[in-house]
Amino acid sequence: MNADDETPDVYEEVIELAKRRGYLYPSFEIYGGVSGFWDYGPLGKELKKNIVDLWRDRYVVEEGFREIETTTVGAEQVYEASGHAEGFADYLTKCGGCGGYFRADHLVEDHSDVENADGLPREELAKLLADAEAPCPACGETITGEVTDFNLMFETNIGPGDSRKGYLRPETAQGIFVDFHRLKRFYREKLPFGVTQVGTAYRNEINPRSGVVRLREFNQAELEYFKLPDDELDLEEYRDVDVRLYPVGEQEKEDGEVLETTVGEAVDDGVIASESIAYFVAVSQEWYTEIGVDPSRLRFRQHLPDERAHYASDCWDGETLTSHGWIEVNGVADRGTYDLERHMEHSGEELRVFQEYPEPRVTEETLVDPDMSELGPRFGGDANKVADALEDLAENDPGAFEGDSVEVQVAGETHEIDVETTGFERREVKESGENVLPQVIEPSYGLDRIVYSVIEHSLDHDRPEDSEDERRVLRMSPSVAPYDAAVFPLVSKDGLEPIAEDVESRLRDAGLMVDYDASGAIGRRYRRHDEIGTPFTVTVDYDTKEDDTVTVRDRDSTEQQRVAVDELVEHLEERT
RNA sequence: GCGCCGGUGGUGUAGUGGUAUCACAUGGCCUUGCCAAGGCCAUAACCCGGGUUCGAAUCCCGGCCGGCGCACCA
Repeated sequence: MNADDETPDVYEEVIELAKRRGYLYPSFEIYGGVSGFWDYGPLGKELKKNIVDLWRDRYVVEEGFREIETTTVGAEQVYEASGHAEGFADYLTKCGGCGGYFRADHLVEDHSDVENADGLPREELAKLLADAEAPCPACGETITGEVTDFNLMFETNIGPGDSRKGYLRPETAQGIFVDFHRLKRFYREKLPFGVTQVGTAYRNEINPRSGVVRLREFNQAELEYFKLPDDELDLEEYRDVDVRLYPVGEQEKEDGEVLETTVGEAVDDGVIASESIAYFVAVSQEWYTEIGVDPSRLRFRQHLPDERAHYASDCWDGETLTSHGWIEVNGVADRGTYDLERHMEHSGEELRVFQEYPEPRVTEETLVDPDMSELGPRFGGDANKVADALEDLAENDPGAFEGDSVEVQVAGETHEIDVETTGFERREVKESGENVLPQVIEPSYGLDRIVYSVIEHSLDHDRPEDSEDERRVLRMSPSVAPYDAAVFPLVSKDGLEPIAEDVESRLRDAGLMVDYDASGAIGRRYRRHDEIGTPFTVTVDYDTKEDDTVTVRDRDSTEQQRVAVDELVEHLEERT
C-alpha cells in the first residue's frame, strides 16, 4: 500500500467540506490567515471532544492514569533542563546567492570530516562551516553566511520588559515531569503509575506546508507512565490484538513489508522489544479502531535509530495513511529516565521514588566519630588529617580498632591513638530500600492529525437505490460523530413541525446531540446530514400523528425502520 | 526561506483597464407524503497594501494565503 492510493484531490475535497460544513476553519481568515493555524468549527469541536472523551475513557477511566492540567507557558528553566532550549533549536545559515536557509550542521556534516555537528555550539559550527566552503544546495554558490539559531519554541516574556524569559510549551509532557515531586506523593510513592494530560502545544515551524497536518499550535494527549526499569506492563489482556507493524528491519529492505501480527506474537518474536511499549501499541490500535480510523490505513512504524528524539531509546509511531501519505499520529516512546534525571539535576529536587526491598538488607558498618576536643589540642593543624585517616582505616581495616589503641600514619608520621578517643563503633545497618529514578514510557497522540484522519477515512461516495446522483457521505463512527441524530418533519405543514420539535426536545433531554432541520425537501435534508456524518435521521410523518412512531434512517445503508417515539431514545442509544 | 504557478459570493466558475456571468448552496414565502423536485423573491464576491491611470478586480511592486519543486520537520 502506498500514498498513490489517495489522490491529492481527496485532501482538497475534505478541506472544502470541512470548511463549508463547520468542521475546520482557517484561523484569522478575514485577515488573510496565517499558515499553521486552524480553528475547529462547531462540528469539528464536537468531533474532537468525542475523540478526546474516548481517549479519556481508555486512559483515565479504564487504566486509572489520572489527568492533570499544567500551564502552557513554561519558565525558561524548564526547557533548559528538558534540553529543548538547546536541542530544539536548529542552526541555520543563509545563502548569500539565493537567500535560502539551510541547516548549518547538515552542511558541515556533508562537506567536512565532522560526523555529528548537531550538538555543537554555534561559534564552533560557524568556524567549521567557513572552513568547509560548502556549496549552497539550491544554487551552488559557496556559503559564507553567518550561523543563526532558530528555536522551534515560541518565546515570550514573563512580567514587564525582558525580566524573565518563558516559552510556550513544545509538548505537554514537561508539565507532568515538572510536577512529578507532587505527583509521586499523590500516588503515595508507589510505582508504577501514570499521569495524563490533554492540551495545546506550540512549535514555531519554519514553514508549515501540509495544511492541517503540520500546525504551529496543536493538541496533544499524552500519558507519562512511570515504572521501575525492570517492571513491565502485563500484556495478557492485549496479546491477541491484531496490529500492522513496520519494524526497522523491514524499512531497511528495498521491498520491506508491513507485518500483520498480534502484539503478543510481536513481543514473542522480539519485534517489539518491550512489553510495556507493546501494551500501548495495543491500546492505541483498539482506540483507533473505536474512533473510526480505518484499520487497513493504520500501521505502527518503529523509529529508525537516527530519527529518535534526544530522550528516546526506542519508539513506535502510529501512522495513518491519508492524502498526505503516511502521517505520524502518535508515538510510543521509551523516554528512559532522561527527563526526571535532568529536572532533578537542574532543580535539586529529589525526584527518585523510594522502593522498599522485599527483605531489608543488613550490612555491617563501622562508625568513626573522632573526639576532636582530644585530637585538636594534640595534633593542631594536622587534627583533621588524623581524623580522616581514622575514618579510612575504619572502612578498610575495622579489625585495627579491636585493641586499646590504633596506629595511623599522617604526613609520614605514625601516631598512636586511644580507641576510646576515636568514637569507634562497629554496628549493623538495616537498609529497607533505595531511591530509584523511574523509567518513563510515553504514548503521545497528535489529536489534530487524528481528527483529520478520522474525517478523511470517513469520506465515501455511493449511489443509493432510487437515486439519480452520487451521494457524499461521512461514514463516521456513531461514537464520535458530532450529531447523534437529526430530526425532520416530513413536510412543514399539517402540524408535523410541532411534533418533530417535541421529538427533538425529548432526544435533547436524554442527552443526545441533535440537530433539527425543516428546510427544503426531505431528500435534501438526508443528503445534508449524510455529508455531515450524522448517523441517524428521525423523520416525523403522518403516521406519527396516528400511532406515535417515527422513521429512523440509517446513514450508511439508507435503510429505514419504524420506531415508537417512546422507545426512540433507547433505540438510538443502543446504536450510538 | 528560495523558485514557478495561482487567489472573483458559502462552494464551483465566467470575464480581463470603465464594479462582474452562471450554477449550486443559503434565507423567506408558496409548493412538498421519504432520498439533492418545482415556482417567486432575497442575501452574497474581485485576498491585502502601495504604485501607474481620468478610472485597477484586470497592469506593476510588496505582503498574506494556497499548490508544486527545493529546503526544513528536534
